[in-house]
Amino acid sequence: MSVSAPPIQAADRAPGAAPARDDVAAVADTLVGLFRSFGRARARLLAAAAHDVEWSAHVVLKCLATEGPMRSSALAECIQSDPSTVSRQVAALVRDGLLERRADPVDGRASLLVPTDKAAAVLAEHDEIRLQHFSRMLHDWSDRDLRRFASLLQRFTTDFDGANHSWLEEQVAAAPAPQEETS
Amino acid sequence: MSVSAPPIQAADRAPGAAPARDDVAAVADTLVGLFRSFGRARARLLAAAAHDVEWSAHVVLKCLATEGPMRSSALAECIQSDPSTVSRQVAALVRDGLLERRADPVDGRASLLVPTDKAAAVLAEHDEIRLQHFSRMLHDWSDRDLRRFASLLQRFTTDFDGANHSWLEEQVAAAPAPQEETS
DNA sequence: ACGTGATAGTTGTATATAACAACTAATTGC
DNA sequence: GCAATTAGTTGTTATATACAACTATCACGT
Repeated sequence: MSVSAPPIQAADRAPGAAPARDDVAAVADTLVGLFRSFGRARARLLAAAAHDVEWSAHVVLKCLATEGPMRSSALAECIQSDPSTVSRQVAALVRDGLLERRADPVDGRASLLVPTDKAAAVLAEHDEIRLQHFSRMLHDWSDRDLRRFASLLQRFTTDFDGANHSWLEEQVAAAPAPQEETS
Repeated sequence: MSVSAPPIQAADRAPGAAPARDDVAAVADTLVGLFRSFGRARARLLAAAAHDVEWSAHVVLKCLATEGPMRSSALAECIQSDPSTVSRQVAALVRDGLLERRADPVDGRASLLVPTDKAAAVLAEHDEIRLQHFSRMLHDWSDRDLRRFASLLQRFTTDFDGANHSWLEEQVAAAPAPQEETS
């Protein structure tokens, strides 16, 4: 095992200086804790007030609202989920009148998913509720800290996603091409 | 519905000034995105290298390692999970030789849960892997930004937990005492 | 214009996680 | 020592998700 500290350096760090290992660890630890809290709070954050739309549905609707109508496969990619998962979520949302399937005129297999007005209303309500929760949570933050945090968090999220993508690609690359019979 | 902005103000904000609603929204949105990414990465972050110990097991072991041996009920409270859930997790960990049940001398019903050496090793490995992931992710952050982010994230997590606790208490308080028959 | 192969989406099945409720066993109080 | 309490476990259920098998449609080449 024995893994030594990686030899990477930020631009403003003297070569050889400690790469702030403690801070990295702090971020990692804190994030794990936050993740768990968030998981527990997740349902409450939404379900409490708008119990007819679940968390995962929110993600779907948000994506469609932001990116506009798209087909199921595109949606799956957008929310980085399996087509089968998305299919079921969409089915539920259609059943509940939050999504409409509109046949794609140029492809009989596909259909475009269009949020209904009800969906927009539900989303708006969710967003408002969430904003209130967060406002309360952050009420004693200074504007400066809050802005800083928002920006750093955004940056971190980007890096996090990026790292995950690279990781996935490495895995794919490392997978030694599932050899079939060469006969 | 129509919810107006809450009348809360931070100390350094002029009364009446906008409470940085955009920044709050940015934090909320980003965090939701990060949460989803984290969820997807979670398994990979651990399972890739140490596939014999799952995420939830990690949480259990971490708690016991940090707080010392405790009984199942205390553990459940520590990781804010249901006793039944914990019971199963513990059973699995005992089966896999990561935990030992040590009979509580003063209470035959309870047993103290003690991590084994193997558990410590696994935890250390996890931590190291995670640290490496995060180091790679954050390799081009300046020390200053990283430190700032670590500290803001910690503060945020604290506030987040706090808000959740208050919320829970409110709910309990609001629950109108499940009236039994007064006969 | 028809058949073969690719593609869009659905459904079947399986896993991880976790909660509520019902139960068992051991303890404490009287 | 029996009743009420408490510690923990097991039964059942629900969400979220993925892989694999399947169906329906399209697109291309002859």
